[in-house]
Amino acid sequence: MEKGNIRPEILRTRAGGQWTSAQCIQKVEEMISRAICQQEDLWGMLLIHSPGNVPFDDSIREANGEESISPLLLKALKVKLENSMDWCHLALCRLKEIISHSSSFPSPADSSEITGLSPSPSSSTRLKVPSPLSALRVPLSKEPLSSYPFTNTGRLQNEWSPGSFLFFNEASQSMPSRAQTCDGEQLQESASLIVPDGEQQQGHRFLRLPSLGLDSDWNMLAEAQVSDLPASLSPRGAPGAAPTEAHQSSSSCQFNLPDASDNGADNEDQSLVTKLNSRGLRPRCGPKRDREENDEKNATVSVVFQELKPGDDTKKGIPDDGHRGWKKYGNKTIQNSNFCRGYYKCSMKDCRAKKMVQPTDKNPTIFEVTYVGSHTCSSTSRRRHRSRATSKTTTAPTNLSPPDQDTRRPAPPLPGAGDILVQTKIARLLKNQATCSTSMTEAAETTTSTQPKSNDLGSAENRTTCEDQLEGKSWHENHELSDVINDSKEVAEDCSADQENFDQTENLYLDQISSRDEEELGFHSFQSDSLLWQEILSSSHREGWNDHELQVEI
DNA sequence: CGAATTTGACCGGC
DNA sequence: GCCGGTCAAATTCG
Repeated sequence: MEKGNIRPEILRTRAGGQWTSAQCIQKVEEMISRAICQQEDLWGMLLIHSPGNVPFDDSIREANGEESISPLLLKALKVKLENSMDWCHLALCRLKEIISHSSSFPSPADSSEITGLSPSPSSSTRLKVPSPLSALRVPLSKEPLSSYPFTNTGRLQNEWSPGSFLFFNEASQSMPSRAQTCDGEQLQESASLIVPDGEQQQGHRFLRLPSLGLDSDWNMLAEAQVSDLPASLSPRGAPGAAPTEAHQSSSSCQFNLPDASDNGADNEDQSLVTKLNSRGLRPRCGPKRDREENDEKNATVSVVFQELKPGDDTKKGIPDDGHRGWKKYGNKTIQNSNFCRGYYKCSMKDCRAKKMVQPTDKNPTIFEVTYVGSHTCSSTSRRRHRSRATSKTTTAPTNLSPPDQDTRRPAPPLPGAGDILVQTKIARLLKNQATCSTSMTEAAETTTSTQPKSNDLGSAENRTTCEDQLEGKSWHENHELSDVINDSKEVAEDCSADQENFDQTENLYLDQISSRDEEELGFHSFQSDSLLWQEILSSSHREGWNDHELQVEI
């Protein structure tokens, strides 16, 4: 990472605040910390609802009129939450490392005079605190649940109130590792404690999960134009260059993903960057384009992997995502790809939703489908179409989804303006930096034997207010997971030159994953994890959003 | 014959 | 000059 040429400058965001890069970094830190706190909440809720645990055992739940959550889902949630927490810690670690290596960045503690920013728990004091993972995991297998720092409402008790977790400022203290907190055996024990093997899914219930409540923060960050960041951190353009388009919105922001130029294997990252940066996602000049500019510059990009299924229209040769109105308008051979990319747009009048479909090199029956922009055609017409956009779901654990349940979902209302794209990209940026850093701290290096698997950083915001709220949220969540899928693949490619190993990962997914083999599989289980996440959310339950909280119907 | 698809030129970013 | 996204004429399909 470049050092020394960083000039902290006053930035003006669309939100009206003036930010420096250091303030942005501080905000990211704060937000990740808050995300971790929320994850801890979720962790507690998972434990509380785990079958067989005293005092929150089944009888008490039944007495409270509650039903049990599927043990398998609980197990999967637990594993994924662990991974997500790990990724947040990695992101924090990496962010702190960046700061510590950039003398031009004032430390967060020095930048307390931030206009328009809420006080950060880190702004006045920097405390070394025990890893939440340590606090949570060790008691998981060693102590009764009654000693857990959570109430039975899922809220942390006072000593663990949200915001109490502060990140580490010193690199030497930076990485709370899973290895330090709970070894694999303990985790295995924990898992078996929570989820007895062979238990079947039971009933339906609503589980209210707390929102991360980071909407405004993410929006501010996404809209902030940080001209004094080094290239690897800047959301736009050439190294050290200011954003070239002052009107960039959160969703048209361009990204320099870390190490893209240094890592020849990072084709997918680069590809996504190209997509994001390409003129195709930006309006050409001209009256019509001017008129549409506001819409298009807010277009979001989501990538999903879809499998060509026997029921799909074989004449078209692409997976059916449920929307019948796609009109092909182009076809292009893509460099370093064995297959052409097809360009489709919604045939509905004035609807500018687009998608690009390209078979993956490794498996031509798996298509990378890039959705660009949101449907502006009527929701009524779209509602007739059903989506089953996801990948390789047929190999997922069958007991996650009742065989007679209609798992087809409403047509995807593509992500709208100001959506999660930037949030996801920031998470990716942080994650990739954390993953690819060659100068991770010693503490971080101790985690390499227990690689974190996924990151679900940018989640749980209420963004939709229209009639499609519920299904829309599901779609957003799905697309977020799609990004995680991409992240997983990219990280796997970034961090391993072993192509054979990567192939094994794909094959592994085809056979579905054994989550407890993840530690041996390292980064390659990222993809499997993410796909399992998607599977869980797409086929085993329905989720919706209400009052900034996620409702999961299992 | 109209709709859908294909194809190559064109364009702008890099 | 390369690359990828878009346009629109040409072609194919039903």
